[in-house]
Amino acid sequence: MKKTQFHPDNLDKYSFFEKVWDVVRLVPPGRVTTYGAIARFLGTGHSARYVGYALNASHQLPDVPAHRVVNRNGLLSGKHHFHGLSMEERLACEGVEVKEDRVVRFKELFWDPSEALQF
DNA sequence: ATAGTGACTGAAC
DNA sequence: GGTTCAGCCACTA
Repeated sequence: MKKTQFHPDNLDKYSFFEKVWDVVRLVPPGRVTTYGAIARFLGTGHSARYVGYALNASHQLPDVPAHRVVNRNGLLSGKHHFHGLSMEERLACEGVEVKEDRVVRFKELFWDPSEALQF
């Protein structure tokens, strides 16, 4: 692995990236979440920007549904970074309707990581 | 070690 | 209501 990023010896858990991926993996199909929600769940709170950056590094990971992560407006801000199947198509495959790069009924489909913990 | 950057967010106008 | 400004943390150069 890398030196700074995946260094179990150095960190309790893995890097911030790993945590982000872990949370994203918890997002159920057909639901979406936001960068801010993930960041808040991780405790950093204001590092929402970096959540997306972490997802950028998760491209090689097939089990990280980065397409379920949108910004707080429900806008597919990171769709430009998807190669191959577009973000909206992946969402549409899960039953999430997307119109004009925006998740329809985003408020209803929104999934908060803390929800998973309560259950 | 300093500076720059990013798939963002909340407050202010 | 939308647009603008500034803060934000972790990583790379």
